[in-house]
Amino acid sequence: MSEKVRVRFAPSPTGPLHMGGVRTALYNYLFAKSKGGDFILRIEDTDEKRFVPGAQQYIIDSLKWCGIEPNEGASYGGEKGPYVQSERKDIYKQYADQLIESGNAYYAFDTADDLDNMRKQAQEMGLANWQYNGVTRSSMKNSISLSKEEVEKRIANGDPYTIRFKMPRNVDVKFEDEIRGWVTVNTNNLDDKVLYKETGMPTYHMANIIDDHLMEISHVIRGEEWLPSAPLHVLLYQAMGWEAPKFAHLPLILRPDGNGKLSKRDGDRLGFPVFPLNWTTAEGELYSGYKEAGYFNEAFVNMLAFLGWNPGTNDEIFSLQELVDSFSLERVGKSGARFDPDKTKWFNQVYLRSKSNEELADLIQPLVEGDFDSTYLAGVCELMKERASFPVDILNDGDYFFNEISDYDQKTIRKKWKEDSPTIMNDLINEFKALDSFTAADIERVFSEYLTKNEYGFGKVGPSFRLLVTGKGMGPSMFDICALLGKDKVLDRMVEGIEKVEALKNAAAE
RNA sequence: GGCCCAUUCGUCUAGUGGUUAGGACGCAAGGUUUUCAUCCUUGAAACAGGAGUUCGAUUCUCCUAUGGGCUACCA
Repeated sequence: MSEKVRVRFAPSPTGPLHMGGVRTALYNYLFAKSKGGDFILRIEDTDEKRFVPGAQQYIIDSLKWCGIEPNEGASYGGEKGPYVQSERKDIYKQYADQLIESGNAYYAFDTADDLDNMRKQAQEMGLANWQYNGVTRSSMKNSISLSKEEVEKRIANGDPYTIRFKMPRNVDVKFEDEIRGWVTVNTNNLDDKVLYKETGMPTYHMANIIDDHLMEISHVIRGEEWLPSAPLHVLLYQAMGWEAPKFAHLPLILRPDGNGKLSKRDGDRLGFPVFPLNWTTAEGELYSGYKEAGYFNEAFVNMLAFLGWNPGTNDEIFSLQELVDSFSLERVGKSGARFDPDKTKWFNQVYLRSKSNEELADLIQPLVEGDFDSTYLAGVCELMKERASFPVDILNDGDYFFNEISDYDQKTIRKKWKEDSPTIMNDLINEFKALDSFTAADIERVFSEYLTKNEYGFGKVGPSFRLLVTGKGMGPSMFDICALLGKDKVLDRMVEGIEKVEALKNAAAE
């Protein structure tokens, strides 16, 4: 059967989608596109308690920012919809009933408190985790232990119940994971999972396999946290008499420090975003996003793709389309990948440099206060982009292009501003004043001639010159900076700067 | 605790039954640069441990250790 590749990304709207989720979506998308298949977005909101308003839109916006456009799905429509599970509630019940009829599932009347007590008791007795399974279910209240009349009475009575899967005893469930190979689990280690909740909502396991079947999903690509429940899903497909899709369980993204998988709380604590976009909780707490932190979407996607996958070559810079062209599940790694903020920053730097001055100028335009034309901004970007990782670095490191000098670098004053510096700077001012044309070449020529004439080294004059014009001890070529700033501004700053720096020098001496 | 998955430089990773175990980030040194950054060159840095299979194992098998995940009427 040459069935069409159809994959889905199925997040639950319990909050903002974090980068691990984005990567899962990305791998699904890359796989689908590389196979000429479809990528479907399904919203799994079967947990009504954890539902967070706005989360679905956040997920859609995040994927969009990454360049991931579903072929079908929530907010996108399609023939296999609806794509939001709460809107499919009516679909699930009949399948649960079907499972009961075929003897693969049963009604359970035990309350959540009953179960809590069982678990607590087992723990107090020092036993292993208590499980609802083939050993214990006969001593619980369900349609297996209770008489048929009692069960019917309870249901007619409107007693709340759940529907549980009747896990068979001592069966080795085998399935082939596209990434890990054969995985075998004995059903004695599995419990009778709840398929259908008291509330009339299916659980993940139930809704998941029904939807994947109905939506004709060919490959289930999801995080490794789902590996332990994959055998249950395999059994469920069998019980339904459906062919199971292929499975691929992705390695997890781990925290850069300490232990465990990357979690929502890690980001702002460790100084990097965990989310694609900013997210503000109902309580007003802000989780920062890559977009707002100044990352390019291409860099974010590129970095994410390489967290657990590689093309097998030494190339690392890939556009989304290039990723599609070279992606394959076989090259996805098996082990968890520790997230590296430094490398992420490096990716951004690479993408920033690849932008034209004009593109960068457009990006920083909204961040600049004051009126600067785009040619000027492009000129600033030309000088600053080699030393920036983020667009905002251009503004911060090159603030002297936009503001008058308010601070003068203390270290440069201390080490380079000497007794004769004011005299030398005044000489330079006079030399510049005589210039009709104020290009970088002109400035450099005059500057060099002045040095030669007085037998000064560059180190004696240059740093002080830079200090007066930019307030800093380092930066791009002074001649380029001056040419961009213009003659008037440079001369003003030098004249003013001599006094201010002298004052600072004297103040420091006391 | 039980079950499942994993294990190559600090990190992301390539790789093979016989390799000087390769690349990238980061780090260090040198060069270029008035300075900083860029750029160039160089360097330090890894096959978790133990058995076995084999003429030979980083590569195959087993055990141990370590890490991770799951163990909810959450996904």
